[in-house]
Amino acid sequence: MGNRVRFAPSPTGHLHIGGLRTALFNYLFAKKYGGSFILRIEDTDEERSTAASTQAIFDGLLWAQLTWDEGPMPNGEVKGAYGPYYQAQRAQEGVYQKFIDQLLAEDKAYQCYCTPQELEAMRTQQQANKLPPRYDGRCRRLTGEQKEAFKAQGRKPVIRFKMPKEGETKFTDLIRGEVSFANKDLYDLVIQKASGIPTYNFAVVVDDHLMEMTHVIRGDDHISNTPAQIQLYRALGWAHPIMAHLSMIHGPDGTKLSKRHGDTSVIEYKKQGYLPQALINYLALLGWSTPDSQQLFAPGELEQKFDIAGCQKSPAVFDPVKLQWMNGEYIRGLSKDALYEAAKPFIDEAGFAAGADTERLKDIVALEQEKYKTLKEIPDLISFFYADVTFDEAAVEKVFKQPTAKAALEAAIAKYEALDSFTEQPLEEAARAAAKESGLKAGQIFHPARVAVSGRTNGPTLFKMLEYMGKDMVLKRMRAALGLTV
RNA sequence: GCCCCGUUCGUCUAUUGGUUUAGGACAUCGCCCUCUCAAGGCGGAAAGACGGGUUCGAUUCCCGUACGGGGCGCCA
Repeated sequence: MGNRVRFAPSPTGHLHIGGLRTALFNYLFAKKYGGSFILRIEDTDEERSTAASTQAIFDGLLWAQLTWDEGPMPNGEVKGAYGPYYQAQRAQEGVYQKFIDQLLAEDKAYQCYCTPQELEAMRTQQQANKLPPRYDGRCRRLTGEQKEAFKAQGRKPVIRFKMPKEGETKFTDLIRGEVSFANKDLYDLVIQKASGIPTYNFAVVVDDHLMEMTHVIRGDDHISNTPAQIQLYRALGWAHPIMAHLSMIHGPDGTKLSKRHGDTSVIEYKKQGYLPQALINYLALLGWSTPDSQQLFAPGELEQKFDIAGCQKSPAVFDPVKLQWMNGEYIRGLSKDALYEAAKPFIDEAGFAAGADTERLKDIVALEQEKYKTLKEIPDLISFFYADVTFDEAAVEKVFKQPTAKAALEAAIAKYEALDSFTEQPLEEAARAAAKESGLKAGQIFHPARVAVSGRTNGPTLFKMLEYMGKDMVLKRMRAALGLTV
């Protein structure tokens, strides 16, 4: 029987980088040991859960190619025998109710009639007295009459779990080792809201047990929930899964990565021109490493080399610059066709290459392959092959204002007019010959030629660029540029 | 305030008591290559928070301090 791990996001916003990394580590753990990776949607927050967010989770995971073995599918179907995989649906089907009833019957839980206002007042009071803000258990011993009185007022109770007050709760975390909490610091947490919907802490426990999870791998922002959850497992008579708490991802200021640090939405990285393989590779290295500190992983290699023992206890700062470098590495590794496919949406969006010859476009895109850091920058770097030349002022100033520029262009034009084979090598030979005959250095011809046809000083290798542009366009642009020289 | 956790180059990290002049990667600086920009090659600068122990020997083990983070909801 293989391991069973899950990614259990709440659909209350976009899928963010931190969530994707948690999903990734679970996915890798499952793949490494031949287990199952399960997706469960924790939509017990009736206020904030949305279908659009669920869709965003699907989109993000699918884009990143983290496919799940069990869980809800985007087309509405369900994969796996432990469903449903939406907690709201499970609640509706009464999955949690019987365990609530069980705890109530065993006197391990009780009704609490406190209103949100009363609880708020209590917390304020406690904080004023420099006490930790925690529910004080006042409803533990409500008499029958008191309950009736509350009901008569129309109050709906929540169900609270009777947390042990003495001793301590310990567990062995796969990443952090022994962790222990004093039970006196725990409190009677709500396990069912007045609406009848279970709270997160209760639903996770029930579902992780019912879905037979062997390991719970999640962010360490959950570490302080763990002792309470372990008490719940015990009260229900269940063994808890093995816990592993991943360190958080931080922004440059050292706090948990969030919107104010810039893009945190996974789909935003797609829009910005990142390759999913690059993002995944980068994310894997945030808080995890191999003993030899390997940086780049071939397809399938991460699944093979991942090891929970290589996980870091301390948080990792997200570095967009390194991600860019890595994205560039992956872009460079693409075949000509794959690069074109990846770049296509961005080129289409720019619009200038509509109806262009595909094979020629592929060649043009591949021309500057080693330069791209993101797919998004491709259109701008190749636009002059299709759109009119826009002259960069600094380039005009620097190159065309040279006294030799005009003569250089004239010499190049003369040679190129006579050239039949308009391909890289003859083009270069002709340019060099033009330089020699007019007493110029090769560079004094090359630079004006480059600016004349592209408007920029930076660009692809010159003669390939001329070849792909073709004789007509090159001559037309060179003649036009004559007017810009002194 | 209380609880939990963490602390190696600017950043991600290797190191599990001696093999270490603490290694790699990004970024940075220099050189080379070169028709530009990149890419690539070579090289440089750059780190064990602090204070106590334990030990023949601590980055590595223990304690304390400092700093940082996370949590303390009828949110997840």
